[in-house]
Amino acid sequence: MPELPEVETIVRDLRDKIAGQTITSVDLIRPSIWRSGPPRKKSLINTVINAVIRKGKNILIPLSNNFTLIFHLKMTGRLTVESKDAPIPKHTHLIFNFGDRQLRFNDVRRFGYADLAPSDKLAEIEYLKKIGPDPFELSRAMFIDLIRSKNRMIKPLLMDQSIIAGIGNIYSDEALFLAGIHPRRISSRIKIDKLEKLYNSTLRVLQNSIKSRGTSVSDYVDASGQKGTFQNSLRVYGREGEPCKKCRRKIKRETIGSRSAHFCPGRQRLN
DNA sequence: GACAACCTGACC
DNA sequence: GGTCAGGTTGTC
Repeated sequence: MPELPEVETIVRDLRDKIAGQTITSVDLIRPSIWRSGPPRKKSLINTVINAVIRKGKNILIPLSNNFTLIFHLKMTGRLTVESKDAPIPKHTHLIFNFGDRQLRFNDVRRFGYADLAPSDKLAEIEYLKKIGPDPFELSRAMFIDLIRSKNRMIKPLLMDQSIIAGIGNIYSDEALFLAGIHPRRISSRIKIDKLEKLYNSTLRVLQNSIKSRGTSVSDYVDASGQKGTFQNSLRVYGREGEPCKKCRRKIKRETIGSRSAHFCPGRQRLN
């Protein structure tokens, strides 16, 4: 489900809603959702939410007891804050109570996970260690160097979380469209001026999506359970067969790196 | 690189 | 019945 803009929206929501609050009790409904096994309730109850941080698509929540809660939502995970009286939907795996409100972790497909680790040991966690920098943390020159130094198809490269974090299937398609780059182009052979465009379009599409509170194509909702609106601004993702908004040619969909890639055959050429 | 695996549900 | 899905990981 969520890529950088959706995770960022949820993180900002959670800062508003639960930062500074104390966990009063927890329901470990589905223990197997914990990546490293379920923690003792003792290590969660009566701790204060110190902060809510995004690292790539991971959500980190440092607690006052020097442990950090970690979430990855994968495709269909949701983190919402609701009244304890609101009906509990199917596939809710985890509930943290804060008095009369609760943080709920829900995930139909169960690809997502929760984890708990000592805050001073986060640097040793393999799946966090290999997360690269956010696009926002990269200068234009760093971004271009990073891409030209690899010899890979540009779309899968953009989605590689160890190179640049946060970009997934939707925003790689959208950024490549805006830059006029075919998703199969080999990164090292793309002209500098195209990569400058790609840098700008990547930042722009992510920022615009954050302003729209993310893209809801099926499951994604923010921490209040509301859909985003950036699906209304997509230029290519999910628009196979529809006319390109710039040249009216039909948007194509092809499988690239085992993911479906959407692009305009007129504006994004291989040669 | 391609593909299967992890799961459920929507859609054809 | 088969295909597809905002992700990641591990196997050829």
